[in-house]
Amino acid sequence: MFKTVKNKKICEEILEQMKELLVSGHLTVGQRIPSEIELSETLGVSRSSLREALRVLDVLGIIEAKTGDGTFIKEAKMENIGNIMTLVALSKELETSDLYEVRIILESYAASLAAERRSNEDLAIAKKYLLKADNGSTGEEGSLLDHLFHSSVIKASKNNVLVMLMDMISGLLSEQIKSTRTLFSSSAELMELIQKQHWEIYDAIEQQKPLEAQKKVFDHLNNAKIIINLKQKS
Amino acid sequence: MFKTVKNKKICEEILEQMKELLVSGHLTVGQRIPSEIELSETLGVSRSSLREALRVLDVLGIIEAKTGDGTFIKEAKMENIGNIMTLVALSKELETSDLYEVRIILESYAASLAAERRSNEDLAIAKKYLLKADNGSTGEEGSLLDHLFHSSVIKASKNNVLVMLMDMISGLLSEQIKSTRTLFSSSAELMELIQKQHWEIYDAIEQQKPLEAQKKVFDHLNNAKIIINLKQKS
DNA sequence: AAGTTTTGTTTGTCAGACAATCCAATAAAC
DNA sequence: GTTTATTGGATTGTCTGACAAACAAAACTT
Repeated sequence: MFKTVKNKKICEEILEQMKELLVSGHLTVGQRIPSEIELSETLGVSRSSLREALRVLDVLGIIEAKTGDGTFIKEAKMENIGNIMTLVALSKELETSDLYEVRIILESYAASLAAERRSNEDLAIAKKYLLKADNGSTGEEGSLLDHLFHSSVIKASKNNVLVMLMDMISGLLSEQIKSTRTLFSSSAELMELIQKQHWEIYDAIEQQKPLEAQKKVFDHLNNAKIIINLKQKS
Repeated sequence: MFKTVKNKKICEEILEQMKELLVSGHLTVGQRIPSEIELSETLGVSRSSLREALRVLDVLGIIEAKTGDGTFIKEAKMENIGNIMTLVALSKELETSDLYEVRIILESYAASLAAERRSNEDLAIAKKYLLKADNGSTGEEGSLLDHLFHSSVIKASKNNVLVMLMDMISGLLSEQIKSTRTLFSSSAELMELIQKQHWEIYDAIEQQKPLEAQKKVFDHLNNAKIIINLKQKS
């Protein structure tokens, strides 16, 4: 019946104004915004309050402040967004199993898209990592190559939302993924199996077979999941 | 060969520390953090710098600052984050088509999980919205019921990661979804079709048929996508 | 004309101050 | 004894002023 009285902080009001200016197109990428002193006088607020608002936009990657030069509207990059999302996701209690479930579904779908949309360049990048891994890779290097291969597949999907979400989920699962990798690296057979599966995924994408690529990734990740569960129980 | 020297701002270093504390579980929801003065002395930074970091967490909904009381860890709600994410998405790197693509895959997968895991309570909630919509609903009310039904299906999946991601994506797509709904509401035939599809989805979940539920949602959302494209071209 | 220095501007950080607000302990009233 | 008022301390919100660091452009030197 009664609405809660909004006790908005100054910084939040500034953010709303900035948002409107961005939506309306009055602020475009690359443009320089007035100096902090000038803006604070225009808005009728202190420099501190204005800076708190600007800092938010800075962390979100919407603006870039250059010392001694000025502040400019920037194009937000995926990495930044993924970082922020990770931060937000941390304050929620997310089950690792739920995360892995979503990872499997998104990554296998990314593979199917990759099979449709991959460029020759995408293939070359993915192949490079696989060849390196073929020449024997252990420990951290192997773990890195594994991650790079999976990333290259996702990027080949050409869907930036997928890239962002997978960045985020990988970040949240990083500990689990690392321990998985070290678990695997203890067994030469498992390592060979993984590498074989990677090549099968690559082939499916190279030959532009979406459904096959999707299934290969799905099975690949599910394998890992099953093995983890087995090891944990034992 | 050489890496760019990172000239990290104090505020960003504080944010990283907070992130680690959240990851490690030293900070839990509801907990109170030290006062600004105390924290600034502990960290060896000025109160201003600390406040800039805290303000970022505040806007992201990770903490809540209460004047005269203190600052507390809060569970970030995705609804609020949607606001922030739209700000970020304004840089247009997130294509609407990419978002919709991911929405379809996640929501249809959520339906398959819902078919496996739904409780009777989940069913009752979903059914309630459908019955209301049956009794004729127009304009905003219909739009709301539509959203509520889709939400109830996702919640029935019992995967909080899915719930979170779909909240976020819905927030980013909110404008598009609204316009879609108003488009549809102009045609009684389309409205009936949508409602029929909703019931089919419900039945599949009620009868615990994962694959069917998944396909129904997939087709349902793809239908909407196709119709949007047609209307836009005409 | 080219290179160097200077100067002014802008962001980054700090310190201090005061108002607004809340919690709790204390005092007062019943 | 219980309830209500008052008070005081603590905390966040905001403002002001100051200085350092870094950059760009103007002024200067060669």
